[in-house]
Amino acid sequence: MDKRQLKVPIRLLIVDDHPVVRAGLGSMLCKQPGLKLVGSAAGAEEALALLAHSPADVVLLDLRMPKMSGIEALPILRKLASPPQVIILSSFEFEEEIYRAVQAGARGYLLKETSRDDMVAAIVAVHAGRLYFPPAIASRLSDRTHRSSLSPRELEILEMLSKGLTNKEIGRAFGISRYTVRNHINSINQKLEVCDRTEAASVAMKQGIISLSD
Amino acid sequence: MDKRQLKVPIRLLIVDDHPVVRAGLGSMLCKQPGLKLVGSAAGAEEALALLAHSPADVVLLDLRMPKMSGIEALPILRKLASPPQVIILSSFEFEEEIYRAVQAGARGYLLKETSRDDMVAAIVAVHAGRLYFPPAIASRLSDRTHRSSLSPRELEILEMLSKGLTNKEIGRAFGISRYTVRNHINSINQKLEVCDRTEAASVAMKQGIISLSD
DNA sequence: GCGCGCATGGTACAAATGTACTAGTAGGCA
DNA sequence: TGCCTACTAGTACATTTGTACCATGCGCGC
Repeated sequence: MDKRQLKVPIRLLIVDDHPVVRAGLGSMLCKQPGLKLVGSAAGAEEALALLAHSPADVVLLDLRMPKMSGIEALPILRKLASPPQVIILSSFEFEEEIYRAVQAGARGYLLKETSRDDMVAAIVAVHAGRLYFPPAIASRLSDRTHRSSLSPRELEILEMLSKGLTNKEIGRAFGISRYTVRNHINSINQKLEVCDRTEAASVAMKQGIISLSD
Repeated sequence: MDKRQLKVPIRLLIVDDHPVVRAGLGSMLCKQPGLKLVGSAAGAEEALALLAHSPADVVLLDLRMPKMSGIEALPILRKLASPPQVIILSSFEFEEEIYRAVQAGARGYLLKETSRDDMVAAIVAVHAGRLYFPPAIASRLSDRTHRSSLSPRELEILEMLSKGLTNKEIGRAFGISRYTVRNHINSINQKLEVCDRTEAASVAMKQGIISLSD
């Protein structure tokens, strides 16, 4: 096993829009025995172009990137002829993002504060077909499952509500009655286990259900 | 001027809790002519210890660190015998954080997606006594000044409100009347230019007035 | 078919929120 | 001294929100 890895190093591709992170990961990983950096890309499009002529076994993929996000890129990567294993790379941990990434087929999740040894461990684990999630993340994911997720309608309404719209205004925006809006909000509050719309908005932002930018 | 810089390189210290970022900045900057990396630290305490025996001209300081944050470390750095110029390093831009950092005496602000050339430019500018802020940040700061900031009481109340507490409950928590709480919330809404408590909570989180963690 | 979740619309009522005022105290500043 | 802001407390009233119900229709899975 060890000998195989020395002979055939794991081919790595780094995808992150921050030059600092690319340089950092590059210098941390390129000298590691058993690993071979085949390239680094600043965006998903560039990554796909690179993969076309120099395939990789494991892709370290930033979630938050301009243009195409990591979440959008994931399904495309997995449809390639020889799909690489994907490890998500993120500096912050919004529950919702992690959840979506796992749903989309990510095999591991690394925070940017991870040490080199843990990174190497994650890469090796994922390449071997195992999953790799830090304990903190893993426990959050299991927390999450017991709380039923919001329906599409509820999500729309949650977003409007966080912008300060009243039930009546939200109803008008969607062409439904304010009574219906109120019913939806009640069910949102129950699902999120909060006691009013204000707390619902803030919990939603903390968990990344509502985007912070906009 | 250029000759001086070649003779006496700018001494740099990097302070960031993420190994990736330290490695990245180190490899991006250590080979630059005119710059000399005197060390890198994972936390504010370590940085102070390092500075004691190897002084730096410019410190690249991460804002978000465990234990002592960049904001807390800034005033200490500025009280040193030969205070270094401080450039804040941050991956995300919460208005409130930037504002506090500037108040605390930061001379520049770099996002982690900055290119090497811009980083070098920032370091040189700050070492020469100038300020360096990316245009996006600078415009946000000036936006902010026209909006009067919240009073301590208003901040406390904003925080409680975002947790779903009612005016009555908030009043009980602070030992004041629910009428007073309502008055404070009205003035919060006016200052933040929002129309109700729910929107107030969400813009407060977006701007970093309320912390996301907790 | 039956149950279930989702979306819809409704009534009735209690509680909370927001608006428009007034008004006192305390501290900072010109 | 006078002015301003923060903090306090109140009244009166309209609006909004939340709770506790009920009911319909649709689609999906068993």
